[in-house]
Amino acid sequence: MQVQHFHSWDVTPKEAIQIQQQLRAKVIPHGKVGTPNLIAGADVAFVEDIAHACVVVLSFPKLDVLETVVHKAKVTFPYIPGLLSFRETPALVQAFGKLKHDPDLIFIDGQGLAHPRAAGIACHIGVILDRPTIGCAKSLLFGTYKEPKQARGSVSDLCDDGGGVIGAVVRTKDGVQPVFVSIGHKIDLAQAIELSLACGKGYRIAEPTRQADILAERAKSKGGHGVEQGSQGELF
DNA sequence: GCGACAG
DNA sequence: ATCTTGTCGC
Repeated sequence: MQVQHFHSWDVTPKEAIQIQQQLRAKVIPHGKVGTPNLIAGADVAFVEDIAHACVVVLSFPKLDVLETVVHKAKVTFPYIPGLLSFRETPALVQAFGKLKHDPDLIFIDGQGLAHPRAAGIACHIGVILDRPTIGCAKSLLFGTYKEPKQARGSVSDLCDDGGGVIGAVVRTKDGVQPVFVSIGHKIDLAQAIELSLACGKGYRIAEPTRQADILAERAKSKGGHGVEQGSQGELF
């Protein structure tokens, strides 16, 4: 699929925060996705400073894997809570660029609007690829919530300090830790929650992300050692 | 100052 | 994220 960069990835943490504040205005926090035909999932595995960025495309609603791509790249930006996007997105967009299919929706392993600056990695990737995106994280970064009921399908609001709803805490499987769902780009929260549950295969993690996770784990151990090359994009 | 903190 | 053994429950 075609990829358009909006800024350089060679930035300092301070500059990264500035970029997120601008990104915030580019995010479209609503919209409906008709029944999707193709759904992508993305994940990154690391071997020291080498990222193995993986993207998988599944059919919907069958959830069969139709395509997988891997892009290896050296990473320099460190992991800093709130700035995860600057560590994982560069390699991921290169991987998305190798995709033959054009997904109707993308699941990202991380937060979307449920972020201190309302600009999590799901928003960032959604804006760059101009595709509906859902942030589906395994743990909390920002916000408060009340524990959802134990039954699969139970949902509770994730709120910011002012009480505004920034996402949802979703129980995707009976009695197991919930996942944190938030808007990434061009989709409303209600449908993000709906699709997160519709993409479940009996596991806590939605199938698109779970398959990307499996691919990343394999790429990390069975993958070669060379590092691929790719443009880092242009400046603003 | 202290505690929290996606992957 | 990654490291790393056993253990609880369906």
